[in-house]
Amino acid sequence: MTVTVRFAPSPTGRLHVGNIRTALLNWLFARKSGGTFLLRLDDTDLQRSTEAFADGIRSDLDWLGLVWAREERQSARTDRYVAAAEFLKKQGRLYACYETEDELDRKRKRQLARGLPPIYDRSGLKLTGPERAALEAEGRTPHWRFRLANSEDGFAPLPTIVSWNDLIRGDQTVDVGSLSDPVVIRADGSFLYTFTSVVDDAELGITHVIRGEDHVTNTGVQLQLFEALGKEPPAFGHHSLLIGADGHALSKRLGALSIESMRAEGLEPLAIASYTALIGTSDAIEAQHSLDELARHFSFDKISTGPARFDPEELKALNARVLHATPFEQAEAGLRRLGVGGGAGFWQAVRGNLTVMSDAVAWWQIVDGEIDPKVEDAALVEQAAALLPAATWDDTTWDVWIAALKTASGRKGKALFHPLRLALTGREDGPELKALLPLLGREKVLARLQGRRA
RNA sequence: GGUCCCUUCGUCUAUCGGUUAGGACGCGAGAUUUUCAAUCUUGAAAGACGGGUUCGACUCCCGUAGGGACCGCCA
Repeated sequence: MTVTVRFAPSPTGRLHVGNIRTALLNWLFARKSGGTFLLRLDDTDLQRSTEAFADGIRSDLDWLGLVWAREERQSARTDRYVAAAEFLKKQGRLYACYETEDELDRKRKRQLARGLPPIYDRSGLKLTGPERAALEAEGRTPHWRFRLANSEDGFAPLPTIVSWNDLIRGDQTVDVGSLSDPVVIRADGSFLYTFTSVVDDAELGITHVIRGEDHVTNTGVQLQLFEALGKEPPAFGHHSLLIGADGHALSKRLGALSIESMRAEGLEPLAIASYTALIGTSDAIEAQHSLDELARHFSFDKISTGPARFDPEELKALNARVLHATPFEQAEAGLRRLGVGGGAGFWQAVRGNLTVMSDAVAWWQIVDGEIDPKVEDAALVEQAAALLPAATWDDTTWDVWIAALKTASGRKGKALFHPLRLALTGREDGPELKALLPLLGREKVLARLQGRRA
């Protein structure tokens, strides 16, 4: 059996860290097992789905390097859903209901107020032919529910356990006796996710459904749908959801955590992928060289069942470590986009001091552009200027020069280097001066030591 | 009101009844016989609480507390 997985976002917004974790887990599993990763746009909610969001999702996945073998869209598969629905109607598993959304809402509130679970009372199922005709004569169009197999008389629900062996959480059970029959067809004739997802998973040959734990109850219902449809269900794996650095739910502020905004912040795709794939697992959160390397580490039993904490600060730290280990060939394109030159020598010198790639711009400005030197110790820099070697510069120049300056000034350690760093770079921190010196060149160094803008 | 899941260093986690409770990030220290950073080495740091089962519990059971999720004509 070839592994086939799908990532099924609905194009009602851009991708965020939570989404991307699901996408990644699917992609990594497919990659590791030599399987296929599909992108399925779940756009059954026509009110909220847009083409712009679909484009955004593709662009986010693409940027992260999560290539998909094929794209499917639910809006293009309506005939399949109609056929499956007809089949279920013939089996007597779908029944028409005539309540309005308002009526259902009031019903739920009433149940809750009385301390009862907000479960649909199956009024639609109890309707007689004449009653239905009367309702339709009133101008009502029905929506359709899937009758859960959870009772003996067909009406009163009994505790009914549906179970499966979850890829991530082990044995799982859902009591479908305490659930409402799900609406699968809206009054306007469009289909709902619970249903379309099952039809698609069956027909597209999905072997493993990896999704967030917000779907575990759905899985109980959907397992019954697979059965009613006469289809073999895929294996299911539900990962925990992300919580914020403060330990509370993330869902309220996902906007700030969109891939789009993280990209704008200058974070590396590999850092985002490594972080979201590694938090909540027993693997160390460390810089990965590629998605393939991440895939080699992938294993369902490393994923923990408790909620994982997403800390933007930790992501940033990982981003820095990813950069520190990035070879020039991989950084080159990004540097060019930022207008940073200097080649491999420059990259080698500064990469250890970057948190995000764009930090290189400031260093390039210091090396290539003009800065105002900061004179902390006039006497020392004057001496340094006087002792500056004349001839051609190479990587021994620094040692020769500093040895001479050390002897002449009697300075060492911080008293020696701090004033030099300030004069040469205008900053208190930065890469090794020895590496920076040849990049600066004699002229610039001399000018800055003399306190001139250069 | 109901159902499900989770709780070990600050953080992510290992441990599948007997361990000096291990690793990673972060933090501290040292080294790089010359600053900050990077890098390397090293150190400190943990079983939510209360019961029970057991010769023995982080591990199993019950309860409490805290956290997460679901109960939609959203996905």
